[in-house]
Amino acid sequence: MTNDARRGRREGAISLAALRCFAAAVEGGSVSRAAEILGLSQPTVSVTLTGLERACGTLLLHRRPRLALTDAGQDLLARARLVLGRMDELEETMRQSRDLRRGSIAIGLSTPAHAMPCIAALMAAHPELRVRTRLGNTNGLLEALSACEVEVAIMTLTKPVEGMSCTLLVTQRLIACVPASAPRAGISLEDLAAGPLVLREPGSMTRAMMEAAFAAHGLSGRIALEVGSREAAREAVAAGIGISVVLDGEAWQDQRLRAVPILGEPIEGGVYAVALPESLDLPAVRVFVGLSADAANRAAT
Amino acid sequence: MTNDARRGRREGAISLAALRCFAAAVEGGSVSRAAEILGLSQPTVSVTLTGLERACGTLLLHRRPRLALTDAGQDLLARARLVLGRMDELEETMRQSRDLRRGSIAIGLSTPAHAMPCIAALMAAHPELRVRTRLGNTNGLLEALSACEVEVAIMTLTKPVEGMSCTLLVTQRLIACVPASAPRAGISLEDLAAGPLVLREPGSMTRAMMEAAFAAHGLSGRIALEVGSREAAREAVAAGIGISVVLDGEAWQDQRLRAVPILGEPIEGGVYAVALPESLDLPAVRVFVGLSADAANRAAT
DNA sequence: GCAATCTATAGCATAATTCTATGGAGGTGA
DNA sequence: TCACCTCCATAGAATTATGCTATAGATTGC
Repeated sequence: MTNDARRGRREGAISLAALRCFAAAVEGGSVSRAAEILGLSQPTVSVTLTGLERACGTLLLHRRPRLALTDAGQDLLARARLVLGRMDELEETMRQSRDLRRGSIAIGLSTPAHAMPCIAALMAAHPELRVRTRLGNTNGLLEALSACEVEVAIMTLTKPVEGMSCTLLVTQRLIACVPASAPRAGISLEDLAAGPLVLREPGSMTRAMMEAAFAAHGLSGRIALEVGSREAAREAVAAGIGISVVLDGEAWQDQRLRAVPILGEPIEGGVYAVALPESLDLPAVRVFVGLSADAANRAAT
Repeated sequence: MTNDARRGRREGAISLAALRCFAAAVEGGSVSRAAEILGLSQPTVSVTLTGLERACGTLLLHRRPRLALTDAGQDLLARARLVLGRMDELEETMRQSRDLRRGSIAIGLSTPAHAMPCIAALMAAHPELRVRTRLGNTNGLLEALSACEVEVAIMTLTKPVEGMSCTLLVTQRLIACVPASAPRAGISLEDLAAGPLVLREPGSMTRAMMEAAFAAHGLSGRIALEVGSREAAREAVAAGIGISVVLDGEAWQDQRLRAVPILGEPIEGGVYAVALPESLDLPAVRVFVGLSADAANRAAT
């Protein structure tokens, strides 16, 4: 497009400011009063009204003997009030969204035990915010984040993910989970590798952490049973199928099981609040991450 | 108000342009497409959307992996479409007003015989325009114009009125109106002054013209009967009460009456289209005055 | 008639808008 | 894999819009 074509565009598009001046002039009964109402100077309103009349191609207000609507002005007034009313509603809606008095947030979680206190804090602080959750393993949640299916996720990571905003909440170590009948106080990496092992599917962070630990020590852990959820792993251990591993904070309150430390160098991972960087511009996400960090700190002390 | 207070006003009022960009971006599925739709450059739309998000205090559109509405964006879209829809209606209404496809005009008239062809021309050219008329004498119509009770008036004047837009349509002379039985071919001013005269009320232009003519010749016309309308004058003359005067173009088609010239220097007045100067900014008035001049010219040839 | 009030114009400063040019990120085909 | 294409974001510059102060003309009221 050339500069000339730009200059030649129709002059006098009707602006919201002009409609506000017009409505205020009618309401106040004079241009001066309208300026007062709007917090503008009288000449500003005067010029704006003149411009509005030129844009409309017709006189809208008789100034003499007193302010009086013309026929077109009457038409315009009704419609201007509709536009301005809708606009006010729109701005109020956005204000509510910003203050989390409306709207919703989708939260992904791989470790409900860590995530739920955060979610509880969010819901307590903003009762009118609708919260949806989605359970998944770390890899699945990262995909859901990329696809914008969830706005933020509480998940386990060994280190922050490139291209994502990752806020560390707590650091946790892996522990072994054995049947309550097994009389041991600790278990070595070699014993774990010897199995029988009950582990989660690929994509799970506990699985990845175990395999990395085995590889670092030249071991190759053979997996007796691969399960798709923590619940299945728990039942498998309770049934005596093998030994499983979980994060410290995820230890089950189950009479049939016992948590025992893994001997040697601790296998550590972090629980993170993860989001797309741009998603931090969502007030709900920003607030949720903040509250999550608070909740983690409170739990740590 | 100080300059600082002005500078400090809340930044980021939501503009119509921003809403248009937003709606177009959603509709087009990309920022570039939105720019195309709106006839703007891509960066313009990009920064406008960023500004809208800052004004709303929240992210509205996920840009990756493809354009997707956030929760607040969904809310905003529905309301933005309402605002823009109302705005479109408003602009269409103003367009119709400008083109006289809607609206109304109030026309005053003191001489229906001259005004009706003008009104007929207006109604033929703009069938959707509602026309209201109001009959009155010259003085009454001038007051109605000042009070904005009529937008324009067709009336008789001896000369243009100060502070009013006066467009001369035709020049007419006064003629006498006598019973058909009276066998005269003309009548002198002295004979008229001798009466018996039937004249209109003060405020009527024919009355003022007659009195001015009498005064100019040192005569004092005695009024036998004062009437409030042309119809009353006609019946009075037919009943033999006296002689009346009318403008040339107002001569009655009545078997009982005869129009005869007034001898001597002609007593002339003009038929004018009169309006407040500002009322010429009303398309209906401007068009009506133009059509009236045309109609007068056509009648003259 | 004169003061008071209201509207309109002129001139100027600041803010907003919009462009072109350019950089960087994500996906596609040889 | 690398080049290429598309898309979005940023930077800088020019133009337009907005809003103010100061002031003049008009109208109303005592």
